[in-house]
Amino acid sequence: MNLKELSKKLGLSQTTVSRALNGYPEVAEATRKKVLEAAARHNYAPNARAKGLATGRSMAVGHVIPVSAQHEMVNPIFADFIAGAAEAYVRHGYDMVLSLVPDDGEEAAYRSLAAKGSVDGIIVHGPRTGDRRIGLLREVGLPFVVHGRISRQADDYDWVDVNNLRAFRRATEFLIDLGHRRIALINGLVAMDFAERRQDGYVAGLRSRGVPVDTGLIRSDEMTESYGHDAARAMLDGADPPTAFLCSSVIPALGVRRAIEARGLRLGRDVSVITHDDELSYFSNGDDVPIFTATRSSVRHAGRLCAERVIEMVQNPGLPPRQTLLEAELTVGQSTGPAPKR
Amino acid sequence: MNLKELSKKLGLSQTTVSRALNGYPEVAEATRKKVLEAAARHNYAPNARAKGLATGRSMAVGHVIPVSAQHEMVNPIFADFIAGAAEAYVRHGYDMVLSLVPDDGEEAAYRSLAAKGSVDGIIVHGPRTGDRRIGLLREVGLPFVVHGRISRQADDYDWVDVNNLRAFRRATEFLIDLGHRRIALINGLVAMDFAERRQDGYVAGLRSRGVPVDTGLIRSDEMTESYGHDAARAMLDGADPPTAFLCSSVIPALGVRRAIEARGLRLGRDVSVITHDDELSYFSNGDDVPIFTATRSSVRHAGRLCAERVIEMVQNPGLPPRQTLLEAELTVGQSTGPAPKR
DNA sequence: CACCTCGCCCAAAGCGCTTTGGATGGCTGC
DNA sequence: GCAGCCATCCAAAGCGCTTTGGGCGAGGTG
Repeated sequence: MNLKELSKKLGLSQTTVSRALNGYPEVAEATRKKVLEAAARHNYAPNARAKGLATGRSMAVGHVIPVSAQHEMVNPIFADFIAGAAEAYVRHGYDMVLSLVPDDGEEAAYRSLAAKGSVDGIIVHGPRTGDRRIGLLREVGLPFVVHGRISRQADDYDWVDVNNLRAFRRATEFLIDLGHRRIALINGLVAMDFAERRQDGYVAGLRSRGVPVDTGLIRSDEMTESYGHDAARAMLDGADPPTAFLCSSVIPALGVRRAIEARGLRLGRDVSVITHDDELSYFSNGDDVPIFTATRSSVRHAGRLCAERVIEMVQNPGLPPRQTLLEAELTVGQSTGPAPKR
Repeated sequence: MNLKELSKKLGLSQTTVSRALNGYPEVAEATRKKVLEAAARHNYAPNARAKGLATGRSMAVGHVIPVSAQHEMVNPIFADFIAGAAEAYVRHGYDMVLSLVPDDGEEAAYRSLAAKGSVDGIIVHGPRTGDRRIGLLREVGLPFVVHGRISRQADDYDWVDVNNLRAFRRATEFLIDLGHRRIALINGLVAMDFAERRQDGYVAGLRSRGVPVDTGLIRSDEMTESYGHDAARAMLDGADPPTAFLCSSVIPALGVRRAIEARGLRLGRDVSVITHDDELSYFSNGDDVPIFTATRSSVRHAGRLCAERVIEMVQNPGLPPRQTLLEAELTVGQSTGPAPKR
């Protein structure tokens, strides 16, 4: 069923039917009603490609997820992010198209995405330090918003980010104020911008309280459970082990906890742990009382914000860039306590 | 840059340029070379909407993920599945469009997907027992393949599934052969088809060795870490606790391990655990020697198979349905051992 | 030399929609 | 009674591509 057939069946012109369906005022209410009814009955829906061709809009936004050839992993965070974004898309009638692009083929991927016109806007995932995508995207001229941001670059593009620096600084200071001096940082991949900011926050926290930075207590890697475990175990086995851990995600935090408990230590008493908590649906941090003390910020909410923003941008071209900085809550759970005396 | 401009610049007709780009034989090689060069130089790519309108193909496949209103979670499994699927898509030049649809709006979602013509085929996720989507999809006439399948329905559609029944039966028998008699099943949501099959396998395993089924040892829920923990703890605290656990995913298995270790029991000696392992990239089950004994089957591989199959179907309409049943490997790790004497 | 074939290229129709630029006719106002 | 005015509706152009149905000249054939 297409417009032509539907309008013939109704004895109306394509123009009128199209206008009736799209809510234009120059069609009588009685006619519109008849049209809508007929459309529903024959479950007619305008062909998206044809509509897009005529309007110059594709009603879709692209999510580009970089996957590196070495460790081609898709972060589970992504599942929750798109869940949030999807809410915004369904509300505005947009589709979501996903491209996983190897990080060596990025330039080509973005250019072709723009040239093919299959999306009206883009959400950029996983910005890395020194990421060159901003310039590229501006050049191709598609509206885009970055989830996260890129340090040491002009801030003249749209992004939605958590205040990673402040969150990790506060968490660090919180631990120091509990008497901890040996605090380990179990961070994400250094190449990721958020990881850099978190480390900066961690260092700033130590500095502000006059605690020396020990680079032996800093780890960076893909944030898996086993990474958390292995890193924590190695440190706990070492000389002068940490009494507290600061983790970049709940997933490695689970591993850290495992390493702690495997040594017969008790979480929150012998060793403290603070983790950043993206409120992943499959890794809820306790129901009433949080298990981990955490810097909390919903990645699903960030997804919703990014999607809404990009839709706003395609609908009103030429909007000045806007940055959204989300503050993480520091919620106290059962995983932190005063540093053990010795 | 569009076809018209490009062809004018080349002094050729649109026809010739189009044919050159699409590899048709009736264009001289010298001409084709010139065209390709010019296209690359001006980074021209044919507009996807226009191309789709002309060819009747959208070069995209849709992934429909049901989210229930109650617990609107997106399973991390999904992240790995699409990573696999994406490989197939990029190889064949297809896009991937995602729709998260609330399970009450499914019918409308599928119908509109088909009517709008925004995808050439569909991959169905998360089939549930008694799922009515098969009939619906057949009615709307889009090629589709199901990741998983639907019990008690004619098997005349395409699916890719793991042999859940056999995997869980083998795992159960393996545990029984180690002397375990009290074996708990930490399953996914009962409504999910895979969960039903796994439970059937578990029951069949018990039956085959003459071990009575104790429904008090069976749990079903969304497969989170805390669910695994809470379920295991409750059982371990009960009278006549299990000596072994069979888990539907690595994530709750982590929770089960935590509950075990929290009680001061040792994994693989005091309590055994077997888990199904989808080989999630963020939850690798050990590097050389697996941590958990597991029934292993890569969900990423399943994603690749589903995507390849659906592409095959859109390219050759009218193919007879094909079912792919993947066998899970039973790999022995450090989490299982003989049942403790008492 | 006339005729065909074949390799190469082109003009134009058509995919299903939106939108511009009228046409038509019933009402209003004087 | 008639010009003017809305309220409704319509025909046709156009979005950027593919594809049908030729056209044209060079080389081969008898």
